[in-house]
Amino acid sequence: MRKPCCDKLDTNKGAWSKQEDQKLIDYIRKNGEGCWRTLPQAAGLLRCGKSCRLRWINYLRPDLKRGNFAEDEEDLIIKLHALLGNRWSLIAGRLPGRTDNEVKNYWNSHLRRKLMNMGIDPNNHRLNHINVSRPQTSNASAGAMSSGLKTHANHQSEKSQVENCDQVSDAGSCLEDDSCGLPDLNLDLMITMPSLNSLADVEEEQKLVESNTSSELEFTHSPTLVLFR
DNA sequence: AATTGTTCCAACCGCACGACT
DNA sequence: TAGTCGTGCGGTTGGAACAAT
Repeated sequence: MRKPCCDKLDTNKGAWSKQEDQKLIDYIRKNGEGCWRTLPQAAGLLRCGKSCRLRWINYLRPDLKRGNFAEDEEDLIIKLHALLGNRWSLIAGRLPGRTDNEVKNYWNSHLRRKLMNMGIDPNNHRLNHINVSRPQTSNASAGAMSSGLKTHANHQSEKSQVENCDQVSDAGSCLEDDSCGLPDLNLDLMITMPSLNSLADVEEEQKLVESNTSSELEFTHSPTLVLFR
């Protein structure tokens, strides 16, 4: 049994105050990142090391880009999600100034719904025949879809809906049949030379791609993934 | 103006993994 | 080899903000 990362009795929780932020910023400016476990005490913060790390990485780092996601960022997230799945840190690594938490939140609150409204299963990026055969008649249907799907109580129903989609999806055949009407996803793949965070990332992605050619991600049958070839 | 419902996001939690002893 | 530590990751939640009634 591991010890907790810090003595939870003596730590603050919840939102960070400006004073706390400033202490953290000042400390890291002086001493750099690292050794998160001892940082709180050294910086005079009543916070757990993990909490400090999260705060710094997600909100205080000077190189962060705040604000809305651009359209090309959205496209890239969708494409990378199709390739990598919920590997938010890898996806965020391709989006300069964005964090995994930010990308994850944006996916869950915007992009998932956007894909569903387009008739695409956000879990496997395949066309959902139910929605396609009942083309989005209006914003009303889209609205109906979006409303109520996101509450915590409704997470389960959303999940089961997606699972149902799996059973009827046959995106591969759809690809070959233009009559299915692929939604305009603007999926021209233009992944530029990655702003690589590390060599390890590259190696890992190469491994992924190599292994995917044979099994899990079916390049030849996925309407989205086929665009990566 | 008050109440209720919904959305969004900051933060927490538990787990996994690599490094080290 | 097993245990511990430090860190990173992804899933989940709490609550503030906003919208609808």
